Amino acid sequence: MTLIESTLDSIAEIGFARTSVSEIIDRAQLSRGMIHLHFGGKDALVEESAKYSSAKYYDSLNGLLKTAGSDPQESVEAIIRSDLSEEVLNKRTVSLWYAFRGESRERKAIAAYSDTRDARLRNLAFEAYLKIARQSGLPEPETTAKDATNGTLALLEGMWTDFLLHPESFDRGAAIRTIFRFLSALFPGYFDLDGAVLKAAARG
Amino acid sequence: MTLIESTLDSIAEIGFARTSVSEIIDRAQLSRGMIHLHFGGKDALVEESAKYSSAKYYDSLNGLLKTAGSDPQESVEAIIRSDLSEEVLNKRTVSLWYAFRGESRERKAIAAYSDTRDARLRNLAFEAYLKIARQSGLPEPETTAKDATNGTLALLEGMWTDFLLHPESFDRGAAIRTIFRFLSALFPGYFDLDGAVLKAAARG
DNA sequence: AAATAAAATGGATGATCGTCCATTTAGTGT
DNA sequence: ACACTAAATGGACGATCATCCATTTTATTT
Repeated sequence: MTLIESTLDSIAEIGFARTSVSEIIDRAQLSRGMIHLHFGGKDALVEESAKYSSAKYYDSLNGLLKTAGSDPQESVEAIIRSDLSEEVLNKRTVSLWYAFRGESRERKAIAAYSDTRDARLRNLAFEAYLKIARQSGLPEPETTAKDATNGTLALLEGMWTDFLLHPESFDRGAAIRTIFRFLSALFPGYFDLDGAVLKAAARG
Repeated sequence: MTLIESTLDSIAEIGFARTSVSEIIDRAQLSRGMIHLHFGGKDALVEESAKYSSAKYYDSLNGLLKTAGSDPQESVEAIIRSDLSEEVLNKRTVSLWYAFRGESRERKAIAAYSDTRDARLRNLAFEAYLKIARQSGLPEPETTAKDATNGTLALLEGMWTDFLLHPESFDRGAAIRTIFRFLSALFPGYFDLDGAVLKAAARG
Protein backbone atom coordinates (compact mmCIF):
# COMPACT_ATOMS: atom_id res chain seq x y z
CA MET A 1 0.00 0.00 0.00
CA THR A 2 2.81 2.35 0.88
CA LEU A 3 4.43 1.35 -2.38
CA ILE A 4 1.28 2.21 -4.30
CA GLU A 5 0.93 5.55 -2.55
CA SER A 6 4.56 6.34 -3.25
CA THR A 7 4.12 5.43 -6.89
CA LEU A 8 1.12 7.72 -7.16
CA ASP A 9 2.96 10.51 -5.37
CA SER A 10 5.85 10.21 -7.77
CA ILE A 11 3.69 10.12 -10.88
CA ALA A 12 1.67 13.08 -9.66
CA GLU A 13 4.72 15.12 -8.75
CA ILE A 14 7.39 14.33 -11.33
CA GLY A 15 5.46 12.56 -14.06
CA PHE A 16 5.34 9.16 -15.61
CA ALA A 17 8.63 9.31 -17.45
CA ARG A 18 10.66 10.20 -14.39
CA THR A 19 9.05 7.72 -12.05
CA SER A 20 11.70 5.02 -11.62
CA VAL A 21 12.01 2.13 -9.23
CA SER A 22 14.67 4.03 -7.32
CA GLU A 23 12.36 7.02 -7.02
CA ILE A 24 9.53 4.88 -5.70
CA ILE A 25 11.53 2.98 -3.09
CA ASP A 26 13.15 6.18 -1.90
CA ARG A 27 9.74 7.67 -1.25
CA ALA A 28 8.43 4.49 0.36
CA GLN A 29 11.63 4.07 2.40
CA LEU A 30 11.58 0.44 1.43
CA SER A 31 14.26 -1.75 -0.03
CA ARG A 32 14.92 -2.39 -3.63
CA GLY A 33 13.51 -5.88 -3.85
CA MET A 34 10.07 -5.13 -2.45
CA ILE A 35 8.56 -4.17 -5.76
CA HIS A 36 9.58 -7.43 -7.32
CA LEU A 37 8.51 -9.35 -4.23
CA HIS A 38 5.05 -7.88 -3.84
CA PHE A 39 4.09 -7.00 -7.38
CA GLY A 40 6.41 -8.94 -9.64
CA GLY A 41 7.82 -5.84 -11.29
CA LYS A 42 7.44 -2.15 -11.90
CA ASP A 43 4.83 -2.44 -14.63
CA ALA A 44 2.55 -4.48 -12.39
CA LEU A 45 2.98 -1.98 -9.58
CA VAL A 46 2.05 0.88 -11.87
CA GLU A 47 -1.02 -1.00 -12.99
CA GLU A 48 -2.08 -1.67 -9.44
CA SER A 49 -1.53 1.97 -8.66
CA ALA A 50 -3.79 3.00 -11.51
CA LYS A 51 -6.41 0.57 -10.27
CA TYR A 52 -6.15 1.86 -6.72
CA SER A 53 -6.31 5.46 -7.84
CA SER A 54 -9.39 4.77 -9.90
CA ALA A 55 -11.09 3.01 -7.00
CA LYS A 56 -10.33 5.94 -4.76
CA TYR A 57 -11.94 8.34 -7.21
CA TYR A 58 -15.11 6.31 -7.30
CA ASP A 59 -15.17 5.95 -3.55
CA SER A 60 -14.94 9.70 -3.09
CA LEU A 61 -17.58 10.26 -5.70
CA ASN A 62 -19.97 7.67 -4.29
CA GLY A 63 -19.53 9.05 -0.81
CA LEU A 64 -20.51 12.50 -1.99
CA LEU A 65 -23.37 11.25 -4.13
CA LYS A 66 -25.16 9.79 -1.13
CA THR A 67 -26.09 13.26 0.00
CA ALA A 68 -28.29 13.74 -3.06
CA GLY A 69 -32.01 14.23 -2.66
CA SER A 70 -34.62 12.11 -4.34
CA ASP A 71 -35.50 14.33 -7.28
CA PRO A 72 -33.71 13.49 -10.52
CA GLN A 73 -32.42 17.03 -10.86
CA GLU A 74 -30.89 16.70 -7.41
CA SER A 75 -29.02 13.60 -8.53
CA VAL A 76 -27.63 15.50 -11.45
CA GLU A 77 -26.61 18.39 -9.25
CA ALA A 78 -24.88 15.98 -6.86
CA ILE A 79 -22.89 14.45 -9.71
CA ILE A 80 -21.75 17.82 -10.96
CA ARG A 81 -20.89 19.29 -7.58
CA SER A 82 -19.11 16.13 -6.49
CA ASP A 83 -17.05 15.80 -9.62
CA LEU A 84 -15.89 19.39 -9.25
CA SER A 85 -15.40 19.33 -5.50
CA GLU A 86 -11.99 19.78 -3.92
CA GLU A 87 -12.06 16.26 -2.63
CA VAL A 88 -12.42 14.78 -6.11
CA LEU A 89 -10.82 17.40 -8.32
CA ASN A 90 -7.49 18.61 -7.00
CA LYS A 91 -3.94 18.96 -8.27
CA ARG A 92 -2.93 15.48 -7.30
CA THR A 93 -5.89 13.62 -8.76
CA VAL A 94 -5.92 15.57 -11.97
CA SER A 95 -2.18 15.06 -12.44
CA LEU A 96 -2.66 11.36 -11.99
CA TRP A 97 -5.56 11.10 -14.39
CA TYR A 98 -3.74 12.86 -17.17
CA ALA A 99 -0.50 10.99 -16.53
CA PHE A 100 -2.31 7.69 -16.84
CA ARG A 101 -4.21 8.82 -19.88
CA GLY A 102 -1.01 9.88 -21.54
CA GLU A 103 0.17 6.32 -21.34
CA SER A 104 -3.21 4.74 -21.90
CA ARG A 105 -2.95 4.20 -25.61
CA GLU A 106 -0.14 1.68 -25.35
CA ARG A 107 -1.18 0.07 -22.09
CA LYS A 108 -4.73 -1.13 -22.24
CA ALA A 109 -4.83 -2.15 -18.60
CA ILE A 110 -4.25 1.47 -17.68
CA ALA A 111 -6.77 2.75 -20.20
CA ALA A 112 -9.46 0.74 -18.47
CA TYR A 113 -8.80 2.53 -15.21
CA SER A 114 -8.37 5.98 -16.66
CA ASP A 115 -11.92 6.48 -17.86
CA THR A 116 -13.45 8.62 -15.17
CA ARG A 117 -16.95 8.32 -16.40
CA ASP A 118 -17.85 4.73 -15.94
CA ALA A 119 -21.06 2.93 -16.73
CA ARG A 120 -22.57 3.36 -13.28
CA LEU A 121 -22.20 7.13 -13.25
CA ARG A 122 -23.37 7.31 -16.83
CA ASN A 123 -26.41 5.28 -16.03
CA LEU A 124 -27.24 7.32 -12.97
CA ALA A 125 -27.16 10.51 -15.02
CA PHE A 126 -29.13 8.97 -17.84
CA GLU A 127 -31.93 7.72 -15.61
CA ALA A 128 -32.20 11.13 -13.99
CA TYR A 129 -32.38 12.94 -17.32
CA LEU A 130 -34.83 10.44 -18.68
CA LYS A 131 -37.22 11.18 -15.82
CA ILE A 132 -36.84 14.89 -16.34
CA ALA A 133 -37.27 14.64 -20.09
CA ARG A 134 -40.44 12.58 -19.67
CA GLN A 135 -41.87 14.78 -16.95
CA SER A 136 -41.34 17.89 -19.00
CA GLY A 137 -42.99 16.27 -21.99
CA LEU A 138 -40.12 16.71 -24.41
CA PRO A 139 -40.27 14.81 -27.69
CA GLU A 140 -37.89 11.82 -27.95
CA PRO A 141 -37.05 11.72 -24.25
CA GLU A 142 -34.52 8.89 -24.67
CA THR A 143 -32.48 10.75 -27.23
CA THR A 144 -32.67 13.94 -25.23
CA ALA A 145 -31.57 12.12 -22.08
CA LYS A 146 -28.70 10.46 -23.90
CA ASP A 147 -27.48 13.75 -25.29
CA ALA A 148 -27.84 15.42 -21.92
CA THR A 149 -25.83 12.64 -20.30
CA ASN A 150 -23.06 12.73 -22.87
CA GLY A 151 -23.00 16.49 -22.75
CA THR A 152 -22.84 16.68 -18.99
CA LEU A 153 -19.99 14.18 -18.76
CA ALA A 154 -18.17 15.95 -21.58
CA LEU A 155 -18.60 19.28 -19.81
CA LEU A 156 -17.13 17.80 -16.65
CA GLU A 157 -14.21 16.39 -18.62
CA GLY A 158 -13.61 19.77 -20.13
CA MET A 159 -13.63 21.43 -16.74
CA TRP A 160 -11.04 18.93 -15.54
CA THR A 161 -8.81 19.82 -18.44
CA ASP A 162 -9.20 23.47 -17.60
CA PHE A 163 -8.13 22.71 -14.07
CA LEU A 164 -5.12 20.73 -15.27
CA LEU A 165 -3.84 23.48 -17.50
CA HIS A 166 -4.75 26.47 -15.34
CA PRO A 167 -4.94 25.25 -11.76
CA GLU A 168 -4.33 28.69 -10.28
CA SER A 169 -6.97 30.58 -12.18
CA PHE A 170 -9.56 27.81 -12.23
CA ASP A 171 -12.85 28.87 -10.66
CA ARG A 172 -15.02 26.05 -9.36
CA GLY A 173 -18.04 28.26 -8.97
CA ALA A 174 -17.81 29.53 -12.52
CA ALA A 175 -17.41 26.00 -13.84
CA ILE A 176 -20.51 24.85 -11.98
CA ARG A 177 -22.53 27.85 -13.08
CA THR A 178 -21.52 27.30 -16.70
CA ILE A 179 -22.80 23.76 -16.61
CA PHE A 180 -26.06 24.75 -14.97
CA ARG A 181 -26.56 27.47 -17.53
CA PHE A 182 -26.61 24.81 -20.21
CA LEU A 183 -28.83 22.54 -18.16
CA SER A 184 -31.27 25.28 -17.27
CA ALA A 185 -31.64 26.06 -20.95
CA LEU A 186 -32.17 22.41 -21.80
CA PHE A 187 -34.56 21.68 -18.93
CA PRO A 188 -36.14 24.97 -17.84
CA GLY A 189 -37.94 24.65 -14.55
CA TYR A 190 -35.65 21.86 -13.43
CA PHE A 191 -32.39 23.78 -13.21
CA ASP A 192 -31.33 27.35 -12.75
CA LEU A 193 -27.88 28.91 -12.57
CA ASP A 194 -27.46 27.73 -8.99
CA GLY A 195 -28.37 24.11 -9.52
CA ALA A 196 -31.50 22.01 -9.19
CA VAL A 197 -34.91 23.61 -8.88
CA LEU A 198 -37.04 21.59 -6.50
CA LYS A 199 -40.25 20.04 -7.63
CA ALA A 200 -42.73 22.28 -5.87
CA ALA A 201 -41.64 25.21 -7.95
CA ALA A 202 -40.92 23.22 -11.06
CA ARG A 203 -44.09 21.33 -11.65
CA GLY A 204 -47.73 21.68 -11.10
CA MET B 1 12.00 18.25 -39.58
CA THR B 2 12.25 14.53 -40.09
CA LEU B 3 13.51 14.29 -36.51
CA ILE B 4 10.47 16.15 -35.23
CA GLU B 5 8.10 14.00 -37.24
CA SER B 6 9.81 10.86 -35.97
CA THR B 7 9.60 12.10 -32.42
CA LEU B 8 5.88 12.75 -32.81
CA ASP B 9 5.37 9.37 -34.45
CA SER B 10 7.11 7.67 -31.58
CA ILE B 11 5.21 9.55 -28.88
CA ALA B 12 1.91 8.91 -30.63
CA GLU B 13 2.62 5.22 -31.15
CA ILE B 14 4.51 4.02 -28.11
CA GLY B 15 4.08 6.87 -25.65
CA PHE B 16 6.23 9.38 -23.90
CA ALA B 17 7.99 7.03 -21.52
CA ARG B 18 9.19 4.70 -24.25
CA THR B 19 10.32 7.37 -26.67
CA SER B 20 14.11 7.24 -26.45
CA VAL B 21 16.85 8.77 -28.54
CA SER B 22 17.53 5.38 -30.09
CA GLU B 23 13.87 5.01 -30.98
CA ILE B 24 13.77 8.43 -32.61
CA ILE B 25 16.91 8.07 -34.71
CA ASP B 26 15.85 4.59 -35.81
CA ARG B 27 12.61 6.02 -37.13
CA ALA B 28 14.32 8.98 -38.73
CA GLN B 29 17.08 6.78 -40.19
CA LEU B 30 19.54 9.36 -38.99
CA SER B 31 22.66 9.02 -36.97
CA ARG B 32 22.97 9.28 -33.24
CA GLY B 33 24.57 12.69 -33.07
CA MET B 34 21.98 14.58 -35.09
CA ILE B 35 19.72 15.30 -32.15
CA HIS B 36 22.52 16.92 -30.24
CA LEU B 37 23.74 18.74 -33.32
CA HIS B 38 20.43 20.24 -34.41
CA PHE B 39 18.56 20.62 -31.14
CA GLY B 40 21.15 20.43 -28.40
CA GLY B 41 19.57 17.45 -26.74
CA LYS B 42 16.53 15.25 -26.44
CA ASP B 43 14.54 17.60 -24.19
CA ALA B 44 14.88 20.45 -26.65
CA LEU B 45 13.80 18.19 -29.50
CA VAL B 46 10.72 17.11 -27.59
CA GLU B 47 9.87 20.71 -26.87
CA GLU B 48 10.23 21.67 -30.51
CA SER B 49 8.06 18.72 -31.41
CA ALA B 50 5.35 19.89 -29.06
CA LYS B 51 5.58 23.35 -30.57
CA TYR B 52 5.39 22.00 -34.09
CA SER B 53 2.48 19.76 -33.26
CA SER B 54 0.60 22.64 -31.69
CA ALA B 55 1.23 24.85 -34.71
CA LYS B 56 -0.06 22.11 -36.98
CA TYR B 57 -3.26 21.86 -34.99
CA TYR B 58 -3.91 25.57 -35.28
CA ASP B 59 -3.08 25.55 -38.96
CA SER B 60 -5.59 22.82 -39.63
CA LEU B 61 -8.18 24.56 -37.52
CA ASN B 62 -7.64 27.95 -39.11
CA GLY B 63 -7.79 26.42 -42.56
CA LEU B 64 -11.15 24.90 -41.80
CA LEU B 65 -12.50 28.00 -40.09
CA LYS B 66 -12.12 30.07 -43.23
CA THR B 67 -15.10 28.33 -44.76
CA ALA B 68 -17.41 29.81 -42.15
CA GLY B 69 -20.16 32.18 -43.17
CA SER B 70 -20.62 35.64 -41.76
CA ASP B 71 -23.30 34.97 -39.18
CA PRO B 72 -22.05 34.45 -35.63
CA GLN B 73 -23.83 31.12 -35.34
CA GLU B 74 -22.01 30.00 -38.45
CA SER B 75 -18.69 30.83 -36.83
CA VAL B 76 -19.63 28.73 -33.85
CA GLU B 77 -20.70 25.86 -36.07
CA ALA B 78 -17.41 26.07 -37.95
CA ILE B 79 -15.42 25.86 -34.72
CA ILE B 80 -17.33 22.83 -33.56
CA ARG B 81 -17.27 20.96 -36.83
CA SER B 82 -13.60 21.74 -37.40
CA ASP B 83 -12.51 20.68 -33.96
CA LEU B 84 -14.28 17.35 -34.38
CA SER B 85 -13.31 16.77 -38.00
CA GLU B 86 -11.12 13.87 -39.01
CA GLU B 87 -8.39 16.23 -40.04
CA VAL B 88 -8.11 17.75 -36.57
CA LEU B 89 -9.33 14.96 -34.33
CA ASN B 90 -7.76 11.62 -35.16
CA LYS B 91 -5.88 8.89 -33.36
CA ARG B 92 -2.50 10.45 -33.90
CA THR B 93 -3.34 13.99 -32.83
CA VAL B 94 -5.32 12.91 -29.82
CA SER B 95 -2.54 10.57 -28.68
CA LEU B 96 -0.08 13.41 -28.95
CA TRP B 97 -2.22 15.89 -27.05
CA TYR B 98 -2.74 13.59 -24.15
CA ALA B 99 0.87 12.45 -24.10
CA PHE B 100 2.04 16.05 -23.88
CA ARG B 101 -0.55 16.89 -21.29
CA GLY B 102 0.53 13.95 -19.19
CA GLU B 103 3.96 15.51 -18.95
CA SER B 104 2.76 19.09 -18.86
CA ARG B 105 2.73 19.53 -15.11
CA GLU B 106 6.47 19.15 -14.76
CA ARG B 107 7.49 20.78 -18.01
CA LYS B 108 5.99 24.21 -18.38
CA ALA B 109 7.26 24.70 -21.90
CA ILE B 110 5.16 21.75 -22.96
CA ALA B 111 2.15 22.89 -20.98
CA ALA B 112 2.10 26.09 -22.98
CA TYR B 113 1.76 24.13 -26.20
CA SER B 114 -0.70 21.59 -24.94
CA ASP B 115 -3.64 23.90 -24.39
CA THR B 116 -5.79 23.35 -27.42
CA ARG B 117 -8.10 26.19 -26.75
CA ASP B 118 -6.01 29.26 -27.05
CA ALA B 119 -6.97 32.86 -26.68
CA ARG B 120 -7.72 33.42 -30.35
CA LEU B 121 -10.20 30.59 -30.60
CA ARG B 122 -11.71 31.56 -27.27
CA ASN B 123 -12.12 35.12 -28.42
CA LEU B 124 -13.65 34.10 -31.71
CA ALA B 125 -16.26 32.04 -29.93
CA PHE B 126 -16.92 34.72 -27.35
CA GLU B 127 -17.50 37.45 -29.92
CA ALA B 128 -19.91 35.22 -31.79
CA TYR B 129 -21.88 34.34 -28.69
CA LEU B 130 -21.93 37.94 -27.57
CA LYS B 131 -23.57 38.98 -30.82
CA ILE B 132 -26.11 36.21 -30.51
CA ALA B 133 -26.84 36.99 -26.88
CA ARG B 134 -27.36 40.65 -27.65
CA GLN B 135 -29.48 40.02 -30.73
CA SER B 136 -31.73 37.66 -28.85
CA GLY B 137 -32.15 40.16 -26.06
CA LEU B 138 -30.94 37.93 -23.25
CA PRO B 139 -30.18 39.57 -19.90
CA GLU B 140 -26.47 39.89 -19.04
CA PRO B 141 -25.25 39.09 -22.54
CA GLU B 142 -21.57 39.19 -21.52
CA THR B 143 -21.98 36.61 -18.79
CA THR B 144 -24.11 34.45 -21.02
CA ALA B 145 -21.54 34.66 -23.80
CA LYS B 146 -18.73 33.84 -21.42
CA ASP B 147 -20.52 30.80 -20.10
CA ALA B 148 -21.45 29.69 -23.59
CA THR B 149 -17.82 30.00 -24.64
CA ASN B 150 -16.45 28.09 -21.68
CA GLY B 151 -19.13 25.48 -22.06
CA THR B 152 -18.55 24.97 -25.75
CA LEU B 153 -14.81 24.58 -25.32
CA ALA B 154 -15.33 22.26 -22.37
CA LEU B 155 -17.74 20.17 -24.41
CA LEU B 156 -15.19 19.89 -27.19
CA GLU B 157 -12.53 18.87 -24.68
CA GLY B 158 -14.83 16.24 -23.33
CA MET B 159 -15.50 14.88 -26.80
CA TRP B 160 -11.75 14.61 -27.37
CA THR B 161 -11.39 12.59 -24.21
CA ASP B 162 -14.18 10.32 -25.38
CA PHE B 163 -12.32 9.80 -28.61
CA LEU B 164 -9.07 9.05 -26.80
CA LEU B 165 -10.60 6.40 -24.59
CA HIS B 166 -13.02 4.87 -27.08
CA PRO B 167 -11.67 5.60 -30.55
CA GLU B 168 -13.52 2.70 -32.17
CA SER B 169 -16.98 3.47 -30.85
CA PHE B 170 -16.72 7.25 -31.02
CA ASP B 171 -19.41 8.80 -33.17
CA ARG B 172 -18.59 12.21 -34.61
CA GLY B 173 -22.13 12.89 -35.65
CA ALA B 174 -23.48 12.10 -32.21
CA ALA B 175 -20.86 14.31 -30.59
CA ILE B 176 -21.78 17.21 -32.83
CA ARG B 177 -25.49 16.72 -32.30
CA THR B 178 -25.01 16.61 -28.55
CA ILE B 179 -23.28 19.96 -28.58
CA PHE B 180 -25.91 21.52 -30.80
CA ARG B 181 -28.65 20.22 -28.57
CA PHE B 182 -27.20 22.27 -25.73
CA LEU B 183 -26.67 25.29 -27.94
CA SER B 184 -30.14 25.12 -29.42
CA ALA B 185 -31.56 25.15 -25.91
CA LEU B 186 -29.41 28.07 -24.91
CA PHE B 187 -29.98 30.10 -28.08
CA PRO B 188 -33.24 28.94 -29.66
CA GLY B 189 -33.67 30.24 -33.15
CA TYR B 190 -29.93 30.37 -33.70
CA PHE B 191 -29.13 26.69 -33.50
CA ASP B 192 -30.94 23.45 -34.04
CA LEU B 193 -29.74 19.86 -33.77
CA ASP B 194 -28.03 20.11 -37.14
CA GLY B 195 -26.10 23.30 -36.48
CA ALA B 196 -26.58 26.96 -37.18
CA VAL B 197 -29.96 28.35 -38.16
CA LEU B 198 -29.53 31.08 -40.71
CA LYS B 199 -30.66 34.59 -40.08
CA ALA B 200 -33.73 34.83 -42.29
CA ALA B 201 -35.54 32.26 -40.19
CA ALA B 202 -34.03 33.33 -36.91
CA ARG B 203 -34.83 37.00 -36.69
CA GLY B 204 -37.46 39.38 -37.79
C1' DA C 1 15.80 -21.74 23.50
C1' DA C 2 16.13 -24.02 19.32
C1' DA C 3 14.24 -24.79 14.78
C1' DT C 4 11.74 -23.39 11.04
C1' DA C 5 9.34 -20.30 8.03
C1' DA C 6 8.47 -15.76 6.28
C1' DA C 7 9.74 -11.08 5.22
C1' DA C 8 12.91 -7.85 3.94
C1' DT C 9 17.39 -6.35 2.32
C1' DG C 10 20.66 -4.24 -0.94
C1' DG C 11 24.38 -5.28 -4.00
C1' DA C 12 25.38 -7.35 -8.57
C1' DT C 13 23.99 -7.67 -13.30
C1' DG C 14 23.27 -6.62 -18.00
C1' DA C 15 20.56 -3.56 -20.68
C1' DT C 16 19.53 0.88 -22.04
C1' DC C 17 19.62 5.66 -21.33
C1' DG C 18 21.29 10.64 -23.23
C1' DT C 19 25.41 13.00 -24.24
C1' DC C 20 29.46 14.08 -26.55
C1' DC C 21 33.25 14.23 -29.82
C1' DA C 22 37.03 12.34 -32.82
C1' DT C 23 36.50 10.92 -37.26
C1' DT C 24 34.55 10.41 -41.81
C1' DT C 25 31.82 12.02 -45.62
C1' DA C 26 29.82 15.49 -48.56
C1' DG C 27 29.72 20.04 -50.34
C1' DT C 28 31.82 24.40 -51.98
C1' DG C 29 35.20 27.54 -53.79
C1' DT C 30 39.59 28.14 -56.10
C1' DA D 1 42.56 18.34 -58.74
C1' DC D 2 43.18 20.57 -54.49
C1' DA D 3 42.17 22.94 -50.17
C1' DC D 4 38.85 24.08 -47.08
C1' DT D 5 34.43 24.20 -44.65
C1' DA D 6 30.20 22.22 -43.23
C1' DA D 7 27.38 18.22 -42.30
C1' DA D 8 26.89 13.83 -40.69
C1' DT D 9 28.42 9.67 -38.45
C1' DG D 10 28.54 6.13 -34.81
C1' DG D 11 31.28 4.44 -31.10
C1' DA D 12 32.59 5.43 -26.28
C1' DC D 13 31.27 7.21 -21.92
C1' DG D 14 29.27 7.42 -17.32
C1' DA D 15 24.76 7.38 -15.43
C1' DT D 16 20.72 5.21 -14.58
C1' DC D 17 17.41 1.78 -15.51
C1' DA D 18 14.57 -2.70 -13.83
C1' DT D 19 15.41 -7.14 -12.37
C1' DC D 20 16.85 -10.77 -9.55
C1' DC D 21 18.65 -13.49 -5.74
C1' DA D 22 22.00 -14.82 -2.02
C1' DT D 23 21.94 -13.20 2.38
C1' DT D 24 20.26 -11.25 6.63
C1' DT D 25 16.66 -10.08 9.69
C1' DT D 26 12.27 -10.83 11.83
C1' DA D 27 8.40 -13.70 13.18
C1' DT D 28 6.31 -18.06 14.33
C1' DT D 29 6.19 -22.68 15.93
C1' DT D 30 7.95 -26.51 18.54
